[in-house]
Amino acid sequence: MLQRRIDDHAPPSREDMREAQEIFYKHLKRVGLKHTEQRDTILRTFLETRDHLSTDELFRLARKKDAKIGFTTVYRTLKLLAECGLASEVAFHDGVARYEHQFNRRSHHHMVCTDCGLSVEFFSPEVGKLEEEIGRKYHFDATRHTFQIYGVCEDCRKKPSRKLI
Amino acid sequence: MLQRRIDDHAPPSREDMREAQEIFYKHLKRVGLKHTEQRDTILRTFLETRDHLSTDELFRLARKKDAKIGFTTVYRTLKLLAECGLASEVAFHDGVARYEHQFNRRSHHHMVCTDCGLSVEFFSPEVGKLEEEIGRKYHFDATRHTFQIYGVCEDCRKKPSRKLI
DNA sequence: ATTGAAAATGAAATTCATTTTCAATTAGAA
DNA sequence: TTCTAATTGAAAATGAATTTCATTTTCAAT
Ligand SMILES: [Mn+2]
Ligand SMILES: [Mn+2]
Ligand SMILES: [Zn+2]
Ligand SMILES: [Zn+2]
Repeated sequence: MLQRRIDDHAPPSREDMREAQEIFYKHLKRVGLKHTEQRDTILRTFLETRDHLSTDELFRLARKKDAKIGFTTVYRTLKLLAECGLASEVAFHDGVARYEHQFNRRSHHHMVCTDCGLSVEFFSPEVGKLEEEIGRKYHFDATRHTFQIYGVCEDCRKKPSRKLI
Repeated sequence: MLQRRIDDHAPPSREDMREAQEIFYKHLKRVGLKHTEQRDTILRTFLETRDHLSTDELFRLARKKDAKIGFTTVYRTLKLLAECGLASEVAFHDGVARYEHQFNRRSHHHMVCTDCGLSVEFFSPEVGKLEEEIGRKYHFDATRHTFQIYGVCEDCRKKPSRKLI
């Protein structure tokens, strides 16, 4: 899925990779699961991109590193990564669940073009404050929120046709 | 789906109902569709509740008024109602698409309990301003946004178990 | 190094909300 | 009333998400 980045970053350093792996292994140990080559490959593949990937997209990328990795393993590993905070689901409402890695990343939100699917990341600390404030007001223990803006990007406004979302 | 209302309202008056129907009929005529008894029943059923209904939930309610109404017709009618602004989809991320009616209602957002599914409505004009502001900044023609807060409600914090979402 | 129990894997099957198909029925303009 | 295009709803299809299960692998205890 197309993306335009606001805070472009280099790919993760070897040190970053090791640190993220450690978080993952700690989590696996904590819940009584085992360390495997596949889980390693999937985590590495996931960290290498800042894209918002569907399970199938990550599966295809991981398969380039290990041709016999299975879709099911990618699916299950994404759940594990979400459990330990290395991944989070991001719903663009395009019919598939997407994930992005959360290792050393600032919290951000997305604006999505309903025509071409382009997503733009933006920062808006006010939204986090609203979560806290409204949770308090209605006596919720607020743990997370979703905020997305939908519209038509500059390029698509110039084109004639329309599709998607 | 359970809901706690902030701005409780009486059921729609006969006059409200007529006004909403007129909006619907105008839309049908505009796109070359016909006025049917089923569509009428579905609209009335939909307006009578302020709940956030899945297609299946609305189908079950509508069937009480007309036992031989079909699921497919409810499904299609919801799309039509969304087209003319009388309904909007609200994604609680519980695995089904939900709709709420937008006739004579203030724009609002939702806080959802991830344990029991309770949803609380709240008003936050700041969020609408953010949409406008960020759209402008990144040259999007922003048309809508989604904002939800997830957490655990007061009642569920007291209970021991956990489930859902 | 060997063993064995528990976990992991991945292909295949299943689930389930959503969407499409299609033959019979109905609306409504002329 | 007639005719055409739209509607209906049961059934089938779709497709992402999830589960099943036979086989393989991990890893802690010998
Ligand atoms: Mn992002
Ligand atoms: Mn609402
Ligand atoms: Zn675009
Ligand atoms: Zn609750």
